[in-house]
Amino acid sequence: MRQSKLFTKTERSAPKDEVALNAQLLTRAGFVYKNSAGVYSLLPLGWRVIRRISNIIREEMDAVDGEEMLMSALHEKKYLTATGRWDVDVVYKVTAGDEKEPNFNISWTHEEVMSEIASHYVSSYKDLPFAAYQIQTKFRHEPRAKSGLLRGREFLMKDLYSFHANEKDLFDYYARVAEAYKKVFARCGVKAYYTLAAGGEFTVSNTHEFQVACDVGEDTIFVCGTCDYAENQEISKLHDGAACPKCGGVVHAKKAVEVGNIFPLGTKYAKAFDLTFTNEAGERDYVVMGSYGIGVTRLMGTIVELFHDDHGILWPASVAPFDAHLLALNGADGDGIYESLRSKGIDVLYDDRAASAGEKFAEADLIGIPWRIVTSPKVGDGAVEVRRRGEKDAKVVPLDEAVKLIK
RNA sequence: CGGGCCGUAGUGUAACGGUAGCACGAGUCCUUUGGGAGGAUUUAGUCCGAGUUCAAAUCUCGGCGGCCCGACCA
Repeated sequence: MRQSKLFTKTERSAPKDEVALNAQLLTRAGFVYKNSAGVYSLLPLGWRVIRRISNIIREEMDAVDGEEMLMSALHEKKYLTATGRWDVDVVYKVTAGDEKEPNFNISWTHEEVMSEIASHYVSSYKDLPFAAYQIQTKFRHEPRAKSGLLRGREFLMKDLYSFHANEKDLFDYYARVAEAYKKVFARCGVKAYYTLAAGGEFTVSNTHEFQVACDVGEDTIFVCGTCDYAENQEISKLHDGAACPKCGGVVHAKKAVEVGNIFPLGTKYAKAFDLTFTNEAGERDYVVMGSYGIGVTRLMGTIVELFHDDHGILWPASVAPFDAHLLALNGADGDGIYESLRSKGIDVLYDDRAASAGEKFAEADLIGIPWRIVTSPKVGDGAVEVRRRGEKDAKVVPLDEAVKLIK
């Protein structure tokens, strides 16, 4: 993409009303635009990152036999009253026209809708198990939106639902999803601790969260320094310096961001929606469910909190908006290099604007694309200067060699 | 939802109750060209509504909006 065509611009100073680093950097660099407290639009650069993250998630969900779908976002009251979740205080309820009483809500979660859909298609044990997921916007009227993308009122979430004939099958699958989640977060460049936690509104039993150690996180977890075993403070009997219940190592308290969670739902929703099947003995039985979430936009914010320096963002290559940032300095023509890189399958942001070298460098650092490629009269024809974001030294190499470095 | 801070050009910041100013951005022209260039010129603002006052960005009240702490929560 030519930067001269990019409709967003970078800003020199951070917005005065944002304290959270992720919000400051993502706003300055033109990844997001805040429309209201906790409500962000994803601009072209930000949407590219979201797509990269989403595609990693898709690959790993598909690998555990998840079937991607997209559920409705407008839900009739009857769905939530069935489980007593209509009068939860984060629910946005909507009225239309001159209606006095809201009869719909905009989606804050999808267990109910998914359960009803499943009840229409499941009738025999032969229909089980299966799992379906979506990446969709969730709306929750948080009493206090905060920390930029880390706690919004509108956010993107991947939610996966699984349906099983019995608990054993659920927990076998639960373990598979846990492994898939570990891959997702590792591929996105973050270390997520698999953390024992409480279930909240979603389930009665204990669940697991994927927590990324980060000082701006809202949660406190106790993590074993030896084996990485972790528990959320809200249910833990551990304390800083305690012995790990698994391996006897020392646990430490860490602030953390919850980027994912997995819930063994059991039959709670199946009972509310009469989601039953005929088992091998010919008897009616309730379907056993699990649900599994990843906060997609929250993950983007967390990545920025983790990977930045004084100049801007340092995107992990797997989620960066582009593979390389080509800067044409001091009147140099970068068109040929741009086309050449693109023909090699490299996703390039090409700064073809008539701006000063200093401005281009500063913006490139702020945006944080992993590789910077410079062409200029100083570098000369037949070569480019390559620098990895975050590293001090650049080197001048033939274009072919730059391509090899990037790929 | 309790408590605190705050709301001035697109952005960031000034202005004792008394002329709304500066920087960046944006437009035009010239000169520049390896870490957010220089000069000239133009552009654009007091969140909304009441009140006090000769006079309100400034004081008071109400509303709306934002951030932070707490409670709550993916």
